[in-house]
Amino acid sequence: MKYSNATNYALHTMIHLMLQRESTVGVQELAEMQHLSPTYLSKILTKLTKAGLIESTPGAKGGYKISRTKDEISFLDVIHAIEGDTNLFDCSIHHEGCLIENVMRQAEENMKEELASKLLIDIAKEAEAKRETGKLS
Amino acid sequence: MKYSNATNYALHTMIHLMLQRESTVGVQELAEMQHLSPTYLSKILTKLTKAGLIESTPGAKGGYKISRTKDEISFLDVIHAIEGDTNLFDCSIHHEGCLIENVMRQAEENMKEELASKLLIDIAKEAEAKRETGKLS
DNA sequence: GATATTAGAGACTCTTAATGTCTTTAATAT
DNA sequence: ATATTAAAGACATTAAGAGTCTCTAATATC
Ligand code: SF4
Ligand code: SF4
Repeated sequence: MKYSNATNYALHTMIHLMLQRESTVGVQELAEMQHLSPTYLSKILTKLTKAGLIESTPGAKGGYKISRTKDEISFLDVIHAIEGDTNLFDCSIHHEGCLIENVMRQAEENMKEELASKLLIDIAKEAEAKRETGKLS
Repeated sequence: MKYSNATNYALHTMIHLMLQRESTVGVQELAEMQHLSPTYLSKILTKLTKAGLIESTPGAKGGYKISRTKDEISFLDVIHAIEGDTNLFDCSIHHEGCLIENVMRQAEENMKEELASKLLIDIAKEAEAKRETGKLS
């Protein structure tokens, strides 16, 4: 019952890309920044690409950058791209109008609302303002 | 990123015990009701006991019943007893005043507030009213 | 067009946590 | 004493996450 490390890496990567919006950044640089192997991070980046949150260009001088079409990206968008759209509580039986599910779903919904209201760009700018780039603290 | 099955079993068990408040119920009956092995459910019940949510009496005519001292038990209480008190998002680094953690913690807090506000007894009574005991639907 | 560079895909291994079983021990009522 | 029941612990199984390695495809540059 914990968000995967991949989600953490994805969030850091996205915020970094937010602050580099003009230029493309290679997986090499992104991996070094987080002390990860490039091939592993590559899988995470591919998920983000498929979700339309970032754009990738292969070949020399290629790399990743924030999606042109999707400028307002929330925390929930990133989490959803990595974790998929499964529910926290997912009883396999699904009795019609289950009271337990109702409670759990509502609770999860409250969390998601909060995550959807927080935009990466705001956090990125706040972090930049603090001028301790890389630590986001 | 999902609540464990054990949490599901625990919730069902607790609601069942809520509706049997007078008498003690053995693990045998509780296990059959959910089609589980008694030994496995036993572990879950032990967790609930240690958390003070239910009381156990060994020996003949023994079994489990809702705690006398803790009458207002919330969904969060049960989840906490089973899943422990770990955070959904738990970066191992913990930079001081981390902005990402702030967002994630707040979101999780919103969920927990909802779960803490829902009492088992209310759901149990509602289920009983619907008269489809066992299905809670 | 050849070459260097970079993303993407897939097979594979390793680690960890959840799930579940079996056996033994301790407590209690009758 | 005996039957009954919870508790504890060792153990096996399964599933998911984390991570590596290799090969392929696309692109810029020369
Ligand atoms: S009542 Fe709800 S949680 Fe319980 S088994 Fe039916 S669907 Fe699942
Ligand atoms: S900035 Fe926050 S999330 Fe990122 S490494 Fe530091 S503590 Fe962890």
